[in-house]
Amino acid sequence: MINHPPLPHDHGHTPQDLSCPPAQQLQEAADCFRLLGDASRLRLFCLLCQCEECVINLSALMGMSSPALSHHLRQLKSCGLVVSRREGKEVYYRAADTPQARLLHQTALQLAYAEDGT
Amino acid sequence: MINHPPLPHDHGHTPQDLSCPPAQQLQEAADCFRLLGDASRLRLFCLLCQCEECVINLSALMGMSSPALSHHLRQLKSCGLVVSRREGKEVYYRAADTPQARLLHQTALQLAYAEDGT
DNA sequence: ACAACAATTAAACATATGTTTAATTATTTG
DNA sequence: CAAATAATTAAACATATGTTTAATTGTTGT
Repeated sequence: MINHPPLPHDHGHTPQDLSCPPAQQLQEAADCFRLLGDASRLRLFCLLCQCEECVINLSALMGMSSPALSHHLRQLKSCGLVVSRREGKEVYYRAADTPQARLLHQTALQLAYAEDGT
Repeated sequence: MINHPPLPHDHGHTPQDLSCPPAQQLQEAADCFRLLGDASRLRLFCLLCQCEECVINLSALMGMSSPALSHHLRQLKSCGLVVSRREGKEVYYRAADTPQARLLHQTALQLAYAEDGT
């Protein structure tokens, strides 16, 4: 709980304690949201939640160049949303098997399909 | 379900049908994520999920100028995540009472506090 | 009508971001 | 070892974004 300083105006309907995640955790949550805030990357993430694929096939599926895709994959990986493994010449990517990844995937689907998610 | 064209490589472990929300709905979901992809805006949204406040008080709570705040509020409003009402000289903002807003708030808290959200 | 306060808008600016093109690294195969 | 394929990295570019400052609009009270 965060106890905020006195406010310029007192309208009598603001709780003295407003809970808010600490700055660092808030930033990490924001980083996850930001990654999925690009339609291409969100679609990529959704694909990677359903299959494991090499970069060339992902390029074809996404209609996007390999370098562009590599860039997005690295970002998703840096936040722990996807993982990769090399097999011969190819590197396979898939969504990470973590609570965060599952949560964000479900949230994305619920947002897109407008199902009630409460 | 989306039936994708043949891929450059056949590794034998990719489903022929990969479901993905239609472009427009995907874009709307991405827009919501993008809005919460900024730490300041995410914190603002969390505050507005707990109280209704005027811009000056939100400025004080956020440690941010009124114009900067107005800018963020307009974006959150344009996506339907917050609503406003004027009362005299002041305009009060609060989180929208919609499934999307509730879903995103819960997701943000779960991400930040690292609770298992599956 | 005028002054004071609240909020928004507009312009300007620096920074961040997504994509392209070209170059580089890694791995397999002839 | 050289050629071919897969992936990444680097440089360059245009565009988008967050914030500041200054100007404008809206509302209340004298």
